[in-house]
Amino acid sequence: MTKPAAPPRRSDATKAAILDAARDRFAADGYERATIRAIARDANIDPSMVMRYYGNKEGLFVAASAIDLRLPELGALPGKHVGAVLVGHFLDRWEGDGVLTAMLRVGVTNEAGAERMRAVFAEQIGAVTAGVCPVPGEASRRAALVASQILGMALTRYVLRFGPAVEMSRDEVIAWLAPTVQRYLTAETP
Amino acid sequence: MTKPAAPPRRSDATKAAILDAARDRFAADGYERATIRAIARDANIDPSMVMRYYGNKEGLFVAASAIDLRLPELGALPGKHVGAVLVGHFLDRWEGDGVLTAMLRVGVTNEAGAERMRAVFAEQIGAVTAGVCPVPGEASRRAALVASQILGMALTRYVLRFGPAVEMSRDEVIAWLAPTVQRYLTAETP
DNA sequence: AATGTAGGCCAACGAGCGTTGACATGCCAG
DNA sequence: CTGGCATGTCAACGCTCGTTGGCCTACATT
Repeated sequence: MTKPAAPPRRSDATKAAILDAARDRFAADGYERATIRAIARDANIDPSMVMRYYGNKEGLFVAASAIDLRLPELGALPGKHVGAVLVGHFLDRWEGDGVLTAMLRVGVTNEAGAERMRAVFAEQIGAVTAGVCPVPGEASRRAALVASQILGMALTRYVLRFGPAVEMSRDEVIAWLAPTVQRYLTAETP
Repeated sequence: MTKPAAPPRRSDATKAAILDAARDRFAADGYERATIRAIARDANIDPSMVMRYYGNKEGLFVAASAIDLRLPELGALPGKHVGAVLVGHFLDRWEGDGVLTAMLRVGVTNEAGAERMRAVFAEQIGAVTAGVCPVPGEASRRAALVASQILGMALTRYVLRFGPAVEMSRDEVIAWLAPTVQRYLTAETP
């Protein structure tokens, strides 16, 4: 049993509204400037409700940033296209909602957020690289290289909003980044 | 005359101490959590002195992040090694002092900081790409691609401190990233 | 119908922030 | 010696924040 019998509570809707508002605010403002008062206002409830359900601001952040990158199984597809698939997946994931932007914004200014990012990327990208990396002991290093390029594009495109990075189409981004990621994943150590 | 006769003031040392402390704090904490009071304490003066010399917090940040990437003239060296030279230069620049880390931290959470980063990278990297990019109208896009990889590595290595990214040596980082940057700069459009 | 409890609001707290203006001290020109 | 300006300190302001505890309401169980 993964769920130990969950009776649907009347407050579930409220909790979800708080989480939605929190994700938006954290993504837009980062940890410090995203205030509990503003989040509560967005969710149309009192700030004290946030405390009741999530304990404190950090608890709210932890709950709001439970992240699953939802990386696809790459073992099944031709190894040559792993880079393109991975880049495309991340673009979709990043544009889907504000969770990843929030994680990036908070990870930069908050140590707990940074720790969260380290864990998410090490585990989830690491799992992928372990399957395709030609050098067994180097999977985590390859994962870091892939993360550097993907997070760098996310940073310039979705956070800093460099004009040229924003104006590139999805296909153009994939065309440029896929060979880079492919090389980081599958090339021999230089 | 670039300097209209500057008599050395006794307060120059204090101003410099404030700027040093500000850079450290902005780099370590980001814009919101770097307080004027803490900066003043580091510089061993009263917070009101910061206001006197820099007007307000944003003025202090602007003064503390007057950035010159000091990119070398790349025209003189063989085109094949432009990528490696550029990556190496940025690693030096990033490890030299906290200015770039501060700029990155602040740029992520503060719109004025983001604007500053856009300007710095567009002008200074753009100037380099304009000289080596094979497609005339694409220099700014190439600059954005280069920035995405370089900022991504800076993010994972110096801000988020991913284990594997931190443990790589300078030469290893260059060996992996140089071909990427080289391709972004000089390859034909894919 | 009575009652316990979960859901929600309101007012207030203590702390820290950026910022201000009045006041003390030292230096140099006249 | 004296005045004025640069340098620096001190105490306070108004504000916003995270957080707390008391109180009200409505539903579900008995």
